[in-house]
Amino acid sequence: MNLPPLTQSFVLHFGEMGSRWGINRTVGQIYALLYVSPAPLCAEQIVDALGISRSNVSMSLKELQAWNLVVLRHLPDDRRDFFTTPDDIWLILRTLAEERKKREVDPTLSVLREILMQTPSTPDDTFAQERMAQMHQMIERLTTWYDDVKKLETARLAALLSLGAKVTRLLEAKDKVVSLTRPRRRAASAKPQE
Amino acid sequence: MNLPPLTQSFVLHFGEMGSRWGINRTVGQIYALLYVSPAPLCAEQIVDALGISRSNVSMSLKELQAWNLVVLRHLPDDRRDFFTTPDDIWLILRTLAEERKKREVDPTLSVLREILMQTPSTPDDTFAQERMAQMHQMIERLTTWYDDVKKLETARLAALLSLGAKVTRLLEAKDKVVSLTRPRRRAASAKPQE
DNA sequence: TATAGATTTCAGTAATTTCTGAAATTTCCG
DNA sequence: CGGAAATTTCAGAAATTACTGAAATCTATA
Repeated sequence: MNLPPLTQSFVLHFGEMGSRWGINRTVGQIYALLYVSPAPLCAEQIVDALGISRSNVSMSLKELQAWNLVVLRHLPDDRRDFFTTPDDIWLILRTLAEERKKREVDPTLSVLREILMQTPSTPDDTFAQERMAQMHQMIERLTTWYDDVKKLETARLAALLSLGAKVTRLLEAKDKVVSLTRPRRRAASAKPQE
Repeated sequence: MNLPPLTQSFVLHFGEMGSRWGINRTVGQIYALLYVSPAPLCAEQIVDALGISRSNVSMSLKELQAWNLVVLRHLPDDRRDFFTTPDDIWLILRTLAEERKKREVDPTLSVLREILMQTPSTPDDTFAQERMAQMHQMIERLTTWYDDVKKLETARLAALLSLGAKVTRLLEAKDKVVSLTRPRRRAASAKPQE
């Protein structure tokens, strides 16, 4: 591996983290390399930079394409494939979220749906099905929220992020407005009095 | 493996998903089993239910404890260890988020911080460092938001979730109020002119 | 402190995943 | 078409990870 020092640290780190992120070392390293490279790279350049086999690069690039984490580029009068990552880091985040959801959440959601349609045949399965229903409900809530949020343009998303928990203040404010507009019995929460 | 049908499907699914979730098959199966069991289980019961070795159960329970995903219980006049998952699914979600952040995000954040403190020695490293700064900034934003949100009580968190993208309406409303209260020059975005 | 039950450790084996080199395929151009 | 460059495929080797059985350790109590 022959890379400038900071780049090398970054690439090696991504390689090490790869397994925790559900990709392997090579895929992690290639992604890191493409992410910090000032220009798109072709397979042979990746081979030289990382010191791995050509076939490994080919397979790993396929993997990265399956994740939509990499974009294919062509230079004029050159029929080799060149690869980069998107410039926009927010787009990268969105892609990552989408792909991880697809791989890590959706299959479970669909298994849960299937199981919940069946009729339990033992008391233990009845209890189990109830627990699965709780899990299913939470995942549905999360994915609905996610589907909702991912529609936002980046600027709004960033605004939402930097707002953080302060949103609750808005929520409280809204609660007040609602309770002023349509007064009802006292809320069960906060102060028992007033 | 000898389990009622719905429980078995669930357990097998968690086993299969295990590798995608960064745990192994056994750990996934044990977690699933504990999650849907009406009462805490001891190691021997897990051995019987899943048909795996006692030592594997021991190691996998250790792993689950390291993830804080499992709680240890004791029955009166019985010195065996019994295990369950927390009842509260929201608590489970929080734990999962916390542990994944710890394992999958924090190490990268700290590596990025280290690299960003160094001085690049080549033009390519200069570019790379800029890219890393972008990544660092985004991760910081995300974790700040996360730290903020995780403080909320579950009820508020749920409210926030079900609000989804509708929060933007509140944001827009707030924008208006601000611009009315403290009028300034027009935003630089929209029209290039004026 | 002796002992029986419960749990953990760990070296070796099994299973799985990753990586390579060689061969096959595709693509473009003369 | 023929062939050179680029890419992909894939069987087997290498590396890693998961699992087991046996031995060691821990723990409560008699």
